[in-house]
Amino acid sequence: MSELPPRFNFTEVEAKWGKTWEDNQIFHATPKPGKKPYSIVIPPPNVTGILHMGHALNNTLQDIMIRYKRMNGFETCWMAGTDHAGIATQNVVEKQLAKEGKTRYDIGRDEMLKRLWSWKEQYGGTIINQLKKIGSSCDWPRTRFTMDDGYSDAVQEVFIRLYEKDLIYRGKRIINWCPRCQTALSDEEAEHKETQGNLYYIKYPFKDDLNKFITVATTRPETMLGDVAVAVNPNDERYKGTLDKKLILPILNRELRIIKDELIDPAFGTGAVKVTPAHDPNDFVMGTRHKLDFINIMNPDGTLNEEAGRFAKMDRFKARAAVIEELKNLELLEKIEPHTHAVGHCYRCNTVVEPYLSWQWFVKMKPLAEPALKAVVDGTIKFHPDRWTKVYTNWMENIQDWCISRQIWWGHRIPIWYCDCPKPIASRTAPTKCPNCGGTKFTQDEDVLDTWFSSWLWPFATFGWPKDNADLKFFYPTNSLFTASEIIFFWVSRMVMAGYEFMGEAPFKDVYIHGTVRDAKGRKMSKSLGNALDPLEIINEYGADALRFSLIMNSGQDLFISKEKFEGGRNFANKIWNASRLVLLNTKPENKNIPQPPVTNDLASQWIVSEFYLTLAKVMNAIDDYRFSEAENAIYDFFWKNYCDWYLEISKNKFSDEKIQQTACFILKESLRMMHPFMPFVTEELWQNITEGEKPLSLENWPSAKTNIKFVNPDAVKQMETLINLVSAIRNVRSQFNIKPQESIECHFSANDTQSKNLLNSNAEALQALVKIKDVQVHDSLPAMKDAVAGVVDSIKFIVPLSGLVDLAKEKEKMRQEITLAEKSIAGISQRLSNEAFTSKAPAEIIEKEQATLTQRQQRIKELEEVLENLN
RNA sequence: GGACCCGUAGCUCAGUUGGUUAGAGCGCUUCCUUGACAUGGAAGAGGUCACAAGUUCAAGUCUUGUCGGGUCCACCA
Repeated sequence: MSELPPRFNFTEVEAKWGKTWEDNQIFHATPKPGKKPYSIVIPPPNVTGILHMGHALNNTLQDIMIRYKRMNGFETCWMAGTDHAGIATQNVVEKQLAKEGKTRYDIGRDEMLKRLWSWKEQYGGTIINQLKKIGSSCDWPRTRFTMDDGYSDAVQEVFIRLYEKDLIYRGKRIINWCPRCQTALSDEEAEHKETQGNLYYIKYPFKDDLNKFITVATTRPETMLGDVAVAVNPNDERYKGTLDKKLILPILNRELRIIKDELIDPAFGTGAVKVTPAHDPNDFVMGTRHKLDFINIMNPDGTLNEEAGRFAKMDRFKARAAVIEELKNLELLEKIEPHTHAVGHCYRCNTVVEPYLSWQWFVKMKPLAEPALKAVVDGTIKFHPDRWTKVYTNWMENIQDWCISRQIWWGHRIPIWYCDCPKPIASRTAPTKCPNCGGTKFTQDEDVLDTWFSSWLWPFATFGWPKDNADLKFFYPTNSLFTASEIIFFWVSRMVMAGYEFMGEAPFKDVYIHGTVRDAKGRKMSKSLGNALDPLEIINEYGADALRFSLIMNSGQDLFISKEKFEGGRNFANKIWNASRLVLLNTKPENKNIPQPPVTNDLASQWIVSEFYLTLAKVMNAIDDYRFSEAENAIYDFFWKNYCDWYLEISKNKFSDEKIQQTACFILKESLRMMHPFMPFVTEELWQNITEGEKPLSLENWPSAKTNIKFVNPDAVKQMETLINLVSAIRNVRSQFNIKPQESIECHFSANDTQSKNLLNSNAEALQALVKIKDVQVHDSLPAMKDAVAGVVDSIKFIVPLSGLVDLAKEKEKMRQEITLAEKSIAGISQRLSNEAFTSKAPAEIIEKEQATLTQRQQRIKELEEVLENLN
């Protein structure tokens, strides 16, 4: 019946199945009593996101797992959704506004929010649609957004609960400030990058003697305008006796104290440090400790304010140059040294962040971290690969309070209300009357919450928490989390904390951390570098199955990807397609859907069935252990090498045998099941062609390794191996002597044992077909020949007469070389076996193995020598 | 300054608890368009497992050090 074209038309097939699966909602999961749940939450991509290779890899991995579990009978829920990405989204819409020459302040908060929502409605589905293209079998009807009504309730609830537990507080502290986004950032959101800067040495004159100085070193000279002191280490001899003196701050001529503080490292710079309590975290600590003034010299946009005197309104970097210029004029700049140091950059816009003193909201993390740390230490939650455990625990052990307030508008507004009294009110709705002062006029806090303050609730808020409901009960906790190492701190660790705090248990059991996708040169793929491969382009050119397959095939630690790598996946998909064509063309309808492998004497059939189940077991072990590329390799080898190159090659001439039809089709179908999680589209299409559409393969069962292990026939595996080696050996002869493929050759065999003889006789047809020999002549001993090449495979000898072609001496020499090699090996083994230390210490099975090898080698030499005698 | 990872064939990587003569894909060489597939088939070349020392009967695999590459964390101004 099959009219399959010779090329797998992935574009058509993917469109068809993508739509069919979705229209029928076949991946939608609901609580089902008696069924085991298996759930995964997607790392919600930014709503502003465009699919990149990292997403493609991340989603492929999750999809393999979820399809595998689905086929294994679990009620699988893969939660999909997007993250409102506060700063990123606001930036996008602000850019639109800028085109109209406006800022968000021009249009006001309400109007800005309207614009943000309409942007979201219009473009927010982009990434979700792209995820569908790669075949992600998410529970799409459940798709969530972190600013959905229900989800927002969860965020508010969490804030209020933590506030009431005193785990959220407001404080005036130094935080990371992005002058471009004009908001506070958490420590994690400030990316430290090695930056080439300078260390400026500035002379601060003594008040009582303006010709004497203390020299301080700084990387940010403009901050001197906010200096209130100079600090030295209490044990630093150089500055003994200066402590009761005063210094004069150059330019502004402010009087400065000299303080001593343990924080100062005498070995760095000059050992004297300018103290700017409002613009440096260390200085802030000292400022508090020594009761210094906190002089803020900067506006939120990074320009200097009136505290900076005549530098006011100047951008911070221009001010830096101007201050240096001025100091030069005053002859107070001692020197400038090049200095590399780590400078914080905004993770959204890459602007250099400023340590900035301001009122912000913080979460006390230590109490939350405790159970989250314990869970990983005691193995309740496992990282794969294991080495990430340490990264996680190290962060947890040194956890700092989390700055959660953002001075932007897109996000969950902080549910805090202020009246006239000092204690604000945390409330789910606008309060009407203050319980303390009786006030009735309230204003809500202007800030919104960090986006991660909503993402950390993802594993349970998506299922409807805080409402108690059946979905949550059934699907929480989820099973595994698949993500990149970059967001271990942002997301993974915080989800664990939230899980314990609000659900009382871990949100997942396994955390699989996959590699970073890099280009062929090892650079991270990024838009700005221009080295990014677009997954959608790859899908168009090679197909989604190819994209998936090649990504997994290439995933070791990090992935080094270039476009050509996807050819491998495409070729494999095409191979599956064409093997199926061959089988379908030759299989009668009644032989297509038999439930188990037929009983047959055909060696190759017994062998391929055995190999299938051995592969299946290997694949399952690998998936269960998150070793996806290993699973895929096993599949690839089995299908291409064993099934196509050997089984189908042997069987294609024997399709008149119904048992061959049945076996070939049976193994094809079982392979399609096994391959489906990896390459869902091509397998689904072929499955439908074979079964004629009873049920989508996506909902079929995965073949059972356990109940089918009985079909593995070790003897057949061994015999087939001999046959394969024999064929290869004879082909080698053909190739060496340049015998044309069309030309049949003469070949004689001999064997001492009946099993080998049987093997030859019963597979004569296969031998003839695979190596083009005239007929299979089996003798008791090999006929002696002059012009011939001979060889031994296991216990089968063969000789190919090749009149006029053979250099006998050379042939003999080759065989002697092999004998020498075997002799060397024997010598090594004998030495080991006669070594008392070895025989007494090595385990019995190793000794047995060595002995077996020894006998095998001896046998081989004997046989090679025998064959050598035939060549004369 | 701390922590982690990597160094195996020309390239990208496997190599599970130490155990024969170390594997795959791509690339390369030679041959082959016989109706599943040239996005294919067959045969082949190519590695003193970065280096050094140590542990062991036995090291690509374990330990230490050196060199080279990468990543993360950290308030040295």
